[in-house]
Amino acid sequence: MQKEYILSKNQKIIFDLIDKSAEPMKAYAILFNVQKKGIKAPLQVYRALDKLVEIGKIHKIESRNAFIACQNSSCQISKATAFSICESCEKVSEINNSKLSKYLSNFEDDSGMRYSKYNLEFFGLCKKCKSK
Amino acid sequence: MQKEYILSKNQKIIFDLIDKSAEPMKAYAILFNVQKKGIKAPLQVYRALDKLVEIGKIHKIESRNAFIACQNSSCQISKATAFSICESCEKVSEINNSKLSKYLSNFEDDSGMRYSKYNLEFFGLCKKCKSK
DNA sequence: AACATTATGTAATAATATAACATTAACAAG
DNA sequence: CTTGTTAATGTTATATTATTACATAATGTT
Repeated sequence: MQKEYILSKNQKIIFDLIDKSAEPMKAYAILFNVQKKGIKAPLQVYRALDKLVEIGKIHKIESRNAFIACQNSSCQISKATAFSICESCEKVSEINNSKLSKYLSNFEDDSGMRYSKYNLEFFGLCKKCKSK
Repeated sequence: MQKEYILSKNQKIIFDLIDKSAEPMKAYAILFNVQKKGIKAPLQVYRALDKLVEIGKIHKIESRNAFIACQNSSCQISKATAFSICESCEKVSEINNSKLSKYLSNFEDDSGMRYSKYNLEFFGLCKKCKSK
């Protein structure tokens, strides 16, 4: 389970926005949305995003420079993330598959090295887009 | 095996530079390096990078916005990439592990969906940095 | 030769992210 | 209950990464 963490004012505003969004949100889209709440500068957004990523409330989709709320209550604090990304409609879902996460968390490379963290992004066409 | 592909002038200049580099290179570092060869504008670099990524000669390390030459002669044209990244010295290596690539290429999510492409980035400390 | 495709050149600008500095809030230790 | 510490905020400026738009040249195909 995620450790409870009390969000600060800006962190809460920004998390709530991302959490309500159906799609991943980009930093400047977030900025635009929260300006009416008094968050005026990019840095305020990026600082909140950094913290939210750090505590595992959100994840960054690296290939898209966008952020989504964690959908996975047992997420290992952003240390082990996997996403499916539709290359047509850009829908992103967090993959919550214990076999996959076990496999990757225990993965050793050919030199025997283990890793403390990973991020995996799968690409393809979602059901909707495939049937079009 | 990678399909042979004749690189254009700019593509070749930029590929050679990346290929010789020990570390992943960022676009503007590349630009700086190739200015003496007549490549003056960011777009010239990005166009070459796009093409090189498309044909699998280089890969983008998404979490670092940087590019490395493909180390894997049997790489499936950039459709299936895995990297290890040292969070201390930023050394990046391409992981060439057939069990891993088989596992991920055949992965089905819980809805049964298959993916045509993936990118995986592992993070940790490399041997050198661990022993420090 | 005509056409299509790919690559190039150039300028401007958009989008993403951080540095530097000052201030305030939250919280633990004595 | 105040001192010291850490985390969060506010603000300005700037650095970094990437694309749009438009014009031209090179290459490959029929």
